[in-house]
Amino acid sequence: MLDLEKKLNKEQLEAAKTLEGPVLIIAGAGSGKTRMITYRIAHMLQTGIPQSSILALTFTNKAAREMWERVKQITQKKLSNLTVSTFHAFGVKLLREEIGILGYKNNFSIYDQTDKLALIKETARELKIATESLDLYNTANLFSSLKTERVPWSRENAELRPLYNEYQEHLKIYNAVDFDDLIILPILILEKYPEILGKYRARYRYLMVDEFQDTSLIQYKMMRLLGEESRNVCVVGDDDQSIYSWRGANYQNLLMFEKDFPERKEIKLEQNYRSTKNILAAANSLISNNKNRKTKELWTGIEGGGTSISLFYPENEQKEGEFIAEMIRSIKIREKVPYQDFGVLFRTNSLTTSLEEALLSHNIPYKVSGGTSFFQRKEIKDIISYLRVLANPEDDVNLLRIINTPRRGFGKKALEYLRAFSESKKCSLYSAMSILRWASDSGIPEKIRRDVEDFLSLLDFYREKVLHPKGLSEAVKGLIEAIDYWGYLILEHQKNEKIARWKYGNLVKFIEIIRRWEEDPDNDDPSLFSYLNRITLITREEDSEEEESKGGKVNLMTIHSAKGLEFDILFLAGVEAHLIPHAKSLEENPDNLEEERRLFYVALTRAKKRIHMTCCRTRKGIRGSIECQPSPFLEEIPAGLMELQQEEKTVEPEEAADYFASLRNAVSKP
DNA sequence: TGCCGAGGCCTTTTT
DNA sequence: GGCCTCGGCA
Repeated sequence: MLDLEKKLNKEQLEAAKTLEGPVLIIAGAGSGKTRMITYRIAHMLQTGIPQSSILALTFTNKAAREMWERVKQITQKKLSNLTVSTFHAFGVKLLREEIGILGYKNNFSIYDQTDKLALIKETARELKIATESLDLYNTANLFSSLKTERVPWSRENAELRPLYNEYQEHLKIYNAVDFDDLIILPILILEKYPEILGKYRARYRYLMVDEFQDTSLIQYKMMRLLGEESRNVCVVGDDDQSIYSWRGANYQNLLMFEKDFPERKEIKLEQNYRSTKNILAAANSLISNNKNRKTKELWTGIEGGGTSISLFYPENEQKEGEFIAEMIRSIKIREKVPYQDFGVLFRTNSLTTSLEEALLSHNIPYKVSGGTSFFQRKEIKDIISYLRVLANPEDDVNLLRIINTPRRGFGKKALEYLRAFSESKKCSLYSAMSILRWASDSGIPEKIRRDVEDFLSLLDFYREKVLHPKGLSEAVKGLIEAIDYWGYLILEHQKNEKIARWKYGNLVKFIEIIRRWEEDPDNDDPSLFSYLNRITLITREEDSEEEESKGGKVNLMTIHSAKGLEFDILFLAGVEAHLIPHAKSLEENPDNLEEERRLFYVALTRAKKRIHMTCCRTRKGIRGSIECQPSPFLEEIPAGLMELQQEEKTVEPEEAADYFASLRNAVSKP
C-alpha cells in the first residue's frame, strides 16, 4: 500500500497522480522532488503500468542509481525491466541494438574527453597541422558545439573544417563514437528509420526527465522524438538551478516544451523541506538578482536557532583547510553530527588538494567525488585501453596508447612506418599490422615485423581469455602480469617506490571491482563489452557500494557534482572573486554571471542547518601567490543573515575526554 | 633508433 | 603533480 496522501503534500500529490499527458513540474531546491518522482513511478507500477513501458532519464549515473533504489525500496519489487538511466547510457543501449544500420559494428568504442583529444591530435598530425598553433582543448569543445549544432560553421572556424571532417571519418574507421554521438546517432536512427522509431515509441509509453533545466537541446530532441506520440511526458526542473549551459543546456528547453506540449499541466513545488529560514532567505535574496527566471518564492517551515551562515577569512588555503578540518572535528564532537552529514564544496577541482591534505592530517575520513576519478587514473586507463583494443581492435586511439606501454621497442620511427602504411591502405593500425605480420615482401624492416608479431600474438592470446564468459577478472590479472606492468611502474617511479606501489594497489583494486561486478547475481551479462560500456560512462567513483554505515565520511566535491544532494553542515571553500564567479567563465561571456550566481545558489541550498563559508586572503595559484577579493555574491546576502567567524578555537581537552568517555560507554553498552 | 632526464605547459564546471 | 617536447646518451 503506497498511501500517497500521507507521504506527499498537495502539489506533490497532484504531480505524482497525473500520469497521462504532458506535465511540467517546477520544483524548487529541496522541495521533495526526488520523493515526488519516486512515488510517481511507484504509483505508475501500482496502477498496472508495466515496468518496461517506463523510461526515466536523469542527469548523472548517481541520480539514476539512487532513483532506482528508492523506487525499489518503496515498492519492494524486483525492478528488472524498469529503465532508469542517463541520456547517454540510454543512447548506448539503443546503439548497441541499432547501430548496425549506420554501418558501425556493435562492439564500438566510446571515446571520452581524453580519447577525443588524442584523436584530434593524431588527426592534426596526419593533416600536417601544427599542433602548437592549435588549442586542442578548445578545438575539442568547438567540435562538440558544432556537432550538436550549438554553433554554426562560420568564417572564423572554417579553417578547422578539414580537421573536423577527418576526425569524424577516423571515428568511423575506428568503429568508435564520442559522447555527443551517443545522443546524435540515436536521433539520426530514429529520424531516418520509422520502423525503429515506432518500436521505441511503442516500448516506452511513459517518459520522465529529471533535472530538465540541464537537458541539452539534442537531448530534448531525443526525448521529443520518443514522447510526442504517447504525449505522456513528465519533465521536472528548476530554472534557478540550471548550471550546465556550457554543455548546451539552456532555458530554451522550457520554452520548447511549452510550445511542443501546449496541453501540458504545470505544477509548482515551492515548499522547501530542507533548509532553515535563514539559509533560504539568503538563497532567495541572492537569486532574486537574476533577471531571467520564472518567478517563484521558496518558503520553509523549518526554524533555525541563531545565525546559520558564517564567513571566515583565512590567510591562505592552508589555513582554510585547517579551519574546516577543525570545525568539522569540533562540530562532530559537540553536536554529534556524523561525518557523512558534512559537505565541503568548491568551485574548481583544483581546491581539492589543500582540503584533502588538511582532512588527512586531522585524521578525518573523507571521500572525494569528481576530479580525476579512479577510472581516469593513468594506470587504470592503460589497462582499460588494453581491454578496449581487445574488444574493438580497430580502435587506433587506444591502440596507440598501449602499443609502447610498457615499452616494447615501438619507437618514433616504427610508429611512423606503421602510420604511413595504414594511411596508404586507408585502414586502422591494427589492420595494417595484421597485413604486415603475414606479408611476404621483404621491404619490411625485420625488427618492426618481429615487434608487430609479438604484440599481435599477445593481443590474440588475451582476446580469447578476456572474451571467455566469467573469466574477465582472471584474464585481466594475467594480462597485467604478462605485460609486466609492475616492472614498468618501478621503472617510471624510480625515485619514489611508494607511488609505484600505490598505483599497483589501484590495479589490484580494479581487478577486485571487476570480480565483484562479474559475480554480482543481478548482473545478467558479465561480458567484456557490457563492462566497457559501463565504465566509460561512469566518470566518478559513485560505483562501488560504499561502506557508509559506521560514522561515514565527509563529502568533498565541486558545486556542480553536489547538485541534488544535501548536507546538514555545509562548508563552502574559496568564496573569492576570481573563483566564484569564475574569472574564466566571465571572460568567455559576461552574461555567464547569472549562471555563476545560480551555481552559488545551488551551493547555498544544499545546506540543511548551517553554512560555513571561507574566503582566503591569499591563495597559491599555479605561479605564485595571489591576493584574493571576497566574492561579489557575498554582498547579495543580507548582512543580518551572516556573521563573521573568528578563528575556531580547538576543542578543550576535557571536552574531548568527555566525548571519548561517551564513546566508550556507547560501545560497551550492547 | 629508442630511451631517459630536464624543463615548460597547464587545471571551470561533466556525460 | 602530470603531460608533452626536446636534446643528449647508449
